[in-house]
Amino acid sequence: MSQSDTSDRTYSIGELAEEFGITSRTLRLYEEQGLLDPQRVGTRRIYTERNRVRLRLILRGKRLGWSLSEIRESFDLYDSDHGEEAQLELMLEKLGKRRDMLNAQRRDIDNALADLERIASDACVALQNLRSGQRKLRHG
Amino acid sequence: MSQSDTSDRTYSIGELAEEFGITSRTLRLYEEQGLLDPQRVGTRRIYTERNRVRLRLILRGKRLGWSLSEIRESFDLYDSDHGEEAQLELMLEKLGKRRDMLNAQRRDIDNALADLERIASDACVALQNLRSGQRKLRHG
DNA sequence: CCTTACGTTTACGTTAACGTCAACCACTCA
DNA sequence: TGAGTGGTTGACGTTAACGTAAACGTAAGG
Repeated sequence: MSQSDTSDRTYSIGELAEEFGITSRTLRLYEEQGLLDPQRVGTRRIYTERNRVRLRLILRGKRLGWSLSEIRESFDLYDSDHGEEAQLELMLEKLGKRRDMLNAQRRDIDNALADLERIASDACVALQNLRSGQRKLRHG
Repeated sequence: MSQSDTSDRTYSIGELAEEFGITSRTLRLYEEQGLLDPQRVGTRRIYTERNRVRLRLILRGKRLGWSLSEIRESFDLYDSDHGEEAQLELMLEKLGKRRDMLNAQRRDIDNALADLERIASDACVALQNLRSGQRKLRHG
């Protein structure tokens, strides 16, 4: 498992920015906030495949409405010591809370979807009625 | 169906704020942004049950990471004319987009939950190993 | 009558998450 | 060689979503 299990392609800041539809400024901000740590060649940032995966996770977090610090906390969770028993227990506890949060959010989404479908259904009926009314006018 | 189909209890701004764990300032902001329109007695705001339901929807939107203007748009969607055919069609189109967004968000959540469960499972195993190792030490 | 509690508007402060701009460096290609 | 192209670090600007504070009104209670 030398290093063949992971693509060693790298990306410049501009490439990554364009690919994900964000700006370089944003990537530098994420780095400043401890969300990313690209390698450097001289002063230039070099992003590995691993960095790219992280970025994907960051953007998913954003889509879920998380703040950058919440996202960082979720990374810290995973990256944490992982060695001592107390650490693992703490981690499991925090993971449980995250899971509860996500499940709650899922319920919110399901409710919103249900509301939305109800409204759409009503609108559909109203539209049908309108159109049938128009047919009557034309044919009467 | 005079008015018995809806509770006619009303709420002061302070009551509502405390109930939902927000501040009066926030309620006034939501009103200023067109998300709420409580009645007035003199200058004082009086919130009806209907307002309260709306507030619930606002907070659900916030939990889903929506901006106040996105939330307002979703209300405008429902409150819109509802009379002309073109309006209804536009509404259905927008509702479809919202549904797509919500479904995408749900997929994000499911993915996040899956990641999380995997990590938690790994941590559990590690914890078991640690503890069994400790037993060996004590009994060896 | 004075205080207390709650409300009002107006206005300025704050934080997060960027955008924008200046001044600079390094490579490359005509 | 010089004109782009793309990168770098500051530093300041901006927007949303509030917080906070000032100055005031009003009804209840001791």
